[in-house]
Amino acid sequence: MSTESTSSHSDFIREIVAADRAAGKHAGQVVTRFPPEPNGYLHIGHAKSICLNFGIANENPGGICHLRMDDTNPTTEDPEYVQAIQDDVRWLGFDWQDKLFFASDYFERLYIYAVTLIKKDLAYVDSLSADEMRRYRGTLTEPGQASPFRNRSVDENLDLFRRMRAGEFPDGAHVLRAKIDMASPNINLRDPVLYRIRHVAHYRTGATWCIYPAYDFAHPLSDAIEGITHSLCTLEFEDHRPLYDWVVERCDTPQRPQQIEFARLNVSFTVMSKRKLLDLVERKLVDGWDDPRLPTLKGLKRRGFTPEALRAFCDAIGVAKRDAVVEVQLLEYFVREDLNKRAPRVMAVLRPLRVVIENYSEGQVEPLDAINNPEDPSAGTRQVPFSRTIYIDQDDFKEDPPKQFYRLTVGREVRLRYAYIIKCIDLIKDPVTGEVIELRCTYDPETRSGGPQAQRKVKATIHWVSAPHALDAEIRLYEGLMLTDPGKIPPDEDWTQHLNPHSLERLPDCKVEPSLASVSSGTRLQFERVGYFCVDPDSSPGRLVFNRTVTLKDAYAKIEKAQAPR
RNA sequence: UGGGGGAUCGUCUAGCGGUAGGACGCCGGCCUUUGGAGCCGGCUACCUAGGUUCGAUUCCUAGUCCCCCAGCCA
Repeated sequence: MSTESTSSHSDFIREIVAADRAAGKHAGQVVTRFPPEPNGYLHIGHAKSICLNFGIANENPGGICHLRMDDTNPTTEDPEYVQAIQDDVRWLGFDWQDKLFFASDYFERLYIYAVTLIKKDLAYVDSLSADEMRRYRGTLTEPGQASPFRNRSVDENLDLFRRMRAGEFPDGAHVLRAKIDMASPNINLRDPVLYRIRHVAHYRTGATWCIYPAYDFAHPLSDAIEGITHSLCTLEFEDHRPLYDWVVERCDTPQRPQQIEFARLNVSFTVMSKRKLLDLVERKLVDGWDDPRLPTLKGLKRRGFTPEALRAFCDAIGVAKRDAVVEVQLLEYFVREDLNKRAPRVMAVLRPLRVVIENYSEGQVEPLDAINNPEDPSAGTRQVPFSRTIYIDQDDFKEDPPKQFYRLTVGREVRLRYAYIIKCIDLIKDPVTGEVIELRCTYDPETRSGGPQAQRKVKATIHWVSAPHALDAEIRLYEGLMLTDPGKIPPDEDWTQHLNPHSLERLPDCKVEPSLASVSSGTRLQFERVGYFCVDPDSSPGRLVFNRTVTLKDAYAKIEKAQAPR
């Protein structure tokens, strides 16, 4: 496996794994697993878990990481998600070889384990309603009470459980429960439900089953069946661990996996809960699971994030047990770092302002050499056409420039990247709106790149596109979807009120250089001085569409912000 | 306040008894035909109080604060 898929740092889990190997535990084997439930799309929080589980497997000789669909609840699961999960894990850069598993494939074995438990008088069929069961469970401070059905005979339990499977009872009539301790201070041990009746077809097993195993039963046994050595999960399962161990022990499985918990990833201003993501998609607050504003892997991909950047991010955030909220800026840092090295530079004008260079001959066109990537000489050069009429960005001209604005204004010179130094001599306004609609400039022929005066210093260099050669494009700018940190929104509040109304801005009339005529979907580019962009799947040769992945760091924006009257 | 966890720069994270390191961020400077990139410098942290020790972020005790658990979800 490539070195990118392993971590450069250690953490408490890797230390445990290393110590276990050294001690010869699990016969020195390392088998991990990534166990998503196929009821939604993977997001960056899953990426942390994927990188951890596959990373650890890759780092240990002979190690392997299984991909397992934890599909024990037929009401929410769908093959659409199964496919998407596989695509996403692969896209992130990981390989489960032939170890793709489904908890639903273990239903028969799980059933047999349940029967074993019943025979040992460690499980019983309870006929309390869900409501009654809740009351019998007690509270955090008071012990629970035994169900009146807790002492059914083994034979009666066996019979009832068999008939549950046979479909003789309606949903909710009975459940199979572990017989542990109704007075346990750990509520998870107060006779947890092992099986429930659900007359619902499963997307894989169809109508074969009408009883389905609960997570606390299916998960440890699935791990054991697959020979998992280290079962990594998030903190909220910490007090399920005694139950996990109980199941594995009582079922006497050949393998005893070890559950280790770590803190889930939170990213500031980022919606991570499956429920909320589903909400956004279903209420059409965003445009599907791959909306570039979403932290789903599909969304991040469409936005232009690279798997390499995501992996570097996951490596940098570390693995620990304390609750943490990572700032989005760290994520952005890693995309910039990655794209800076690999994204070809091109020129694009987002909000065009027409510029006529009066002393440049009408009809003349010069092909100018432009560097594709200053960070990577092997990327070579290309030619961009220059002519009398060009577009520059409206941001690069100010009629009344504030202090520290180095760009164009009437009477000032500026360099056109890869071309000439021009001087603005006049401007034309719309007689009605008063808006500046055209700049009149002159150029200095001596200052062409490579020319005698090419080294002349001017305060700024701006990007441009030749008007007659420009390609039309739509450019989509994204900002954070949330105005508030999701973790800081009171639960009684409607969290969608904190959605950023400006999270998407479509610029339909952009101009890009002609070299982009046939870019294919997914291509990542840097628009010089603006940011990193990615060709959207909506794009076609006649209608280019770009997504802004992330802006470039912008020193002037900072000054502007500091000067802004507030 | 029943149980289970956790507290180190603004944010992540390292430190495993020898005197707090890294990254992001922020501030300043250099450089620059991207106000990009790069480079240099700076910034700020051990939850509190006791104790053990020559020495404690690390060990002990007592507090404080935060998170999780009362689904037939995972």
